[in-house]
Amino acid sequence: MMSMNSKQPHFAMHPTLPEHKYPSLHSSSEAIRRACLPTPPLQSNLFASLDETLLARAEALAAVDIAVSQGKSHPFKPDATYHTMNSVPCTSTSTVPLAHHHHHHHHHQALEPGDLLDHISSPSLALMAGAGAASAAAAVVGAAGLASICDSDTDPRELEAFAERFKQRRIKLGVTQADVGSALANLKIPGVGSLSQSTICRFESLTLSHNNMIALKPILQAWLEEAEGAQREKMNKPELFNGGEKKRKRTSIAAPEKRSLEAYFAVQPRPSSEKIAAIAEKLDLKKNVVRVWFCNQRQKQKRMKFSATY
DNA sequence: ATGCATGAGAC
DNA sequence: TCTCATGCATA
Repeated sequence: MMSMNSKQPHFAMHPTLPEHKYPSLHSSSEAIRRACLPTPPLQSNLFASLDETLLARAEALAAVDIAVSQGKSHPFKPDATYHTMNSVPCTSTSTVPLAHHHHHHHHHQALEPGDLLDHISSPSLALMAGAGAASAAAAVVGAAGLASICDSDTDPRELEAFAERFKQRRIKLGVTQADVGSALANLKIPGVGSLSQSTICRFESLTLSHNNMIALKPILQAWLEEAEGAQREKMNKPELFNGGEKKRKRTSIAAPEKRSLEAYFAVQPRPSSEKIAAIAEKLDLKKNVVRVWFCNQRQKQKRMKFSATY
C-alpha cells in the first residue's frame, strides 16, 4: 500500500492491444549482440577486495572490451542447467509450470548434475552420477519415472523447430502473440492461465530457458491445435477495470553505466551484497537496481539461444 | 522485441 | 539471497 504495487487480479488480464507487426527480419540483431558476449578477460580473484582501483579497472576493461570489437571468442557456457530436470515421461505433459501467483510453482532450479553437454544419451545415469548416494532413493524413484524418458521432448532442436512452426501457424491464423497469451486461459487446462505477449514472443524466439520452453511447448501446442481446429473463433474481450493502480515505472540505465556493469559482470557475475552496494554507489544507482541487473544478466546467459551447446 | 521488475520457492 | 518464470512498460 505504499511500496510495491502488488496487485495482480486473480486472473482476467487483458491483452495489451494487439500489434500486428512481425518484424521477423531484424529480430536477431539484439541476439547477435548477446551472442558475442563477455569474454571474461581476467578471471583472477582481483575482485577479492573491491576498491576503487578495481572498480576503475573494470570500467576500463569495459571500454577496452567494446573498443576491441565484440567479436572475439565466443560465449562461454557457464552451466548447462537443464536436460532431464523433471524427467517426465514423454507422453505426459510435463509438470504444468504456470500458475503465476501462488500455488504450485513446483519447479526447482537446482539441477545441475554437472554436465557440459546439452543432452546426453543417458540422462538418468548423469543424474545419478551427479546426485550421489544421498539421493539414491530419489534416483530410484526417478529411474522408475523416467522409464520412458523421451529425449525428443527436451531436444533443443525439436523445440526450435516447434517454435518456428508455431509462429508461422499462429500468424496464419491471424492471431497476435498477445491474443495467444490470453486465449490460453480459454483452454481451461488446470493450472494454466493466460500468458503475456512477452512470454509468447520469447517462446517463439527461443529467448526462454530450456526448461521453460519445454514446459510451455505442450500448452502452446494444445492451443494451436485448438485454434486451427476451430478456425472461426476469436479471442476474449476482457474488461479492463482499473481504478487507481500504481503504474510500474521502468528504470532506464544509461549506456555508460550499463557498460560498467557489463565490465563488472565479466569479472564477477555474482557480486556479493557488499560489492553490489559499492558498484551501486559508484554508478549512482540504487542498490536494488544493480542487484536486479545482475540477476537478469545471469538469466540471459541461460537462455536457449545462446546457452545451448549444439 | 527486450529491459527492468516481482514474487514464489529453493538453499 | 539466488534462481526462475513471467510480466509491465517501453524502445
